[in-house]
Amino acid sequence: MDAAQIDQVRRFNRTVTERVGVLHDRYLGRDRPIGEARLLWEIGEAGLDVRLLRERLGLDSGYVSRLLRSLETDGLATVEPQLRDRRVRTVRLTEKGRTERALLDGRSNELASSLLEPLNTPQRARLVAAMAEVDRLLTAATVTLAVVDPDHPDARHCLLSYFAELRQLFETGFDPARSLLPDAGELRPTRGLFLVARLHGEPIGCAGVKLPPGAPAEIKRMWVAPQARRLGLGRRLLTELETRAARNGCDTLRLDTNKALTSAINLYHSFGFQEVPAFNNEPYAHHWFEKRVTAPSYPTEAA
Amino acid sequence: MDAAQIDQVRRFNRTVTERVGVLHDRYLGRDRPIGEARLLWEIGEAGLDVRLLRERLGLDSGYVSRLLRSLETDGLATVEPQLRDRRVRTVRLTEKGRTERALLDGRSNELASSLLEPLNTPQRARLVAAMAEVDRLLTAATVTLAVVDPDHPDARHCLLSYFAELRQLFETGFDPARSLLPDAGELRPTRGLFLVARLHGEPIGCAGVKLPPGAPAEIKRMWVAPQARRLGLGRRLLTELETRAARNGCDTLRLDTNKALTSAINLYHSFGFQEVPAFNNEPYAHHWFEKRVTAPSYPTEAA
DNA sequence: AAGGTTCTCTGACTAAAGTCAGAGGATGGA
DNA sequence: TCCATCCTCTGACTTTAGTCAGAGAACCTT
Repeated sequence: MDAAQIDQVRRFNRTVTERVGVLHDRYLGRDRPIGEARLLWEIGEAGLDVRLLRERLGLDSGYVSRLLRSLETDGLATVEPQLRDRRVRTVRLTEKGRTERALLDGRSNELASSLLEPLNTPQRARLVAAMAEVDRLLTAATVTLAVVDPDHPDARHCLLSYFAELRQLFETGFDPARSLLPDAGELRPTRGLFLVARLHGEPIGCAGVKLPPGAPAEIKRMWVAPQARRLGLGRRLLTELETRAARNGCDTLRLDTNKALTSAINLYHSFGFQEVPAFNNEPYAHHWFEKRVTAPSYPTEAA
Repeated sequence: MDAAQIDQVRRFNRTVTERVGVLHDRYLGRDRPIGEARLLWEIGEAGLDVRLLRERLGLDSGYVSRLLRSLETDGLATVEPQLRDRRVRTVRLTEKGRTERALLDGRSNELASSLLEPLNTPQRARLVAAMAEVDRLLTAATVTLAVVDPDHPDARHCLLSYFAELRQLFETGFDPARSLLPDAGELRPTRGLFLVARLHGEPIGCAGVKLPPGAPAEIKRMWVAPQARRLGLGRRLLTELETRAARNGCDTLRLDTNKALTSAINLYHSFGFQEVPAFNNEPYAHHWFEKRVTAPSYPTEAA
């Protein structure tokens, strides 16, 4: 990797941790240990099951229990057994707890303001824009791709969201039963594979490919969650599928798509797909694409 | 301040501390407590006086002493009295210490790489560019302005650097004695004032203004250190002087400058100065500028 | 109804990261 | 020379932020 880029990233890390870190301590770390503050924050207005809380913060159960006890004795939260399963307990903020949380929220705002405050208007606009870009790209870099079984809950979640979206977008609606959907077996190794993209453990996109021996590979069910768009994830999924297909000896990729999916169509074009005549009779398709795959000699782009 | 901007800053803080923080721990926090690692880092290749070390890291003397003892017993550093003042002690890394430090350095590089790794080439370029912008503007926001006496060591440091630079830049060289420099008294309240800009405590720029009662204020000795340019600091100094002059009842600003100082001339133009005929016989000046100052009703731009 | 599992809690620890109050040697100035 | 000051170190504490090993209640399956 480019050494100048690495230097810049390190300089960025230094400046940001120093500046944001110092201010963070000054504003937020005033009167309450960070552990408690994080809890207070994560519990939220609505309350939360203790085990969820533990999972989200990645903390030991004993430790969380003690922190909760401390919030309780300070009168900031109440912990009560859940109704349906009395092993699980639910934390809720008291009125006082909500006030305390609002205070933290205010401090976070002060912190943000104090970063912008010494700058003039155009500088502020530029800083905020650059922060948005960093935020977006770091988020993109946090997304992980994994091969999963098409019956995995995360895969199902993506597919259901995908179908729901197609139903909305297609002029004719969408009925999975009428479409040429591969059965799950075709997207399982060795007949194919299915990728799920995750952000912080949440599934936010998917793509499958059928790998019939001696025939073109066919990309199916590519979807990216609305909140995860514009992160280059579609391209990343395609790259990963192409690499894996090529590794499997495949030399041609195919796919079909509906005219309503304009941004997908743009992606296929810019990714090197050429429009070709219909190669199947998928009732929902208006466009058919094909791409010759080069030899699988280039490096994989991450997992 | 704009609420959308504040939201973006907070989102940025969250993403960055999460992503960089998690990786930071994973890469750097492996085998050595952070305290020791910070020391190891800060001591540097050349060695350092203990009190400087303490000052830079902002740590208690007892604590640093203990950390040093621990580095010594691990054979990573040696602590010896300074020659000229045997109260002061100097830390130096041993060979082993230097190796350990290089290891930390390598880890920092890995950390930076791992942030870029999942991205494709154009995304990397965009992320690095945005990081550079954030870095630059956060640095700009960290600069503080303070009114100091022109005899203060930081002021003198700036002035000496300023003269040295003029000597280099002016075709004719520069001899302070030949120039119409105000004596220090004219840049002291209430006859005027002198600002020093500092970054992490280091003086990196200055500007003075004479405030003769009933006459135009005159800006003098504006300088920004080479490493602190392109941060909008010149403009910030001018804004601050203008505000203070206006608060002092002054309605016109004046200044003279040399033709070699092209970026300063551009700044004066874009800041609303108009070129006017010579109003003094400064031997080193080629351009004279004037600006009408509006009423002092607008908000101050920070300190 | 029994036995295994899940969830939370308590007790007993540990390590890190400091803080505070001197002690004691070295130095500088009167 | 003597005294105040500077710099570093030591001893005695404290607070955070955990970890680990059960105990005990609730639940689920068979």
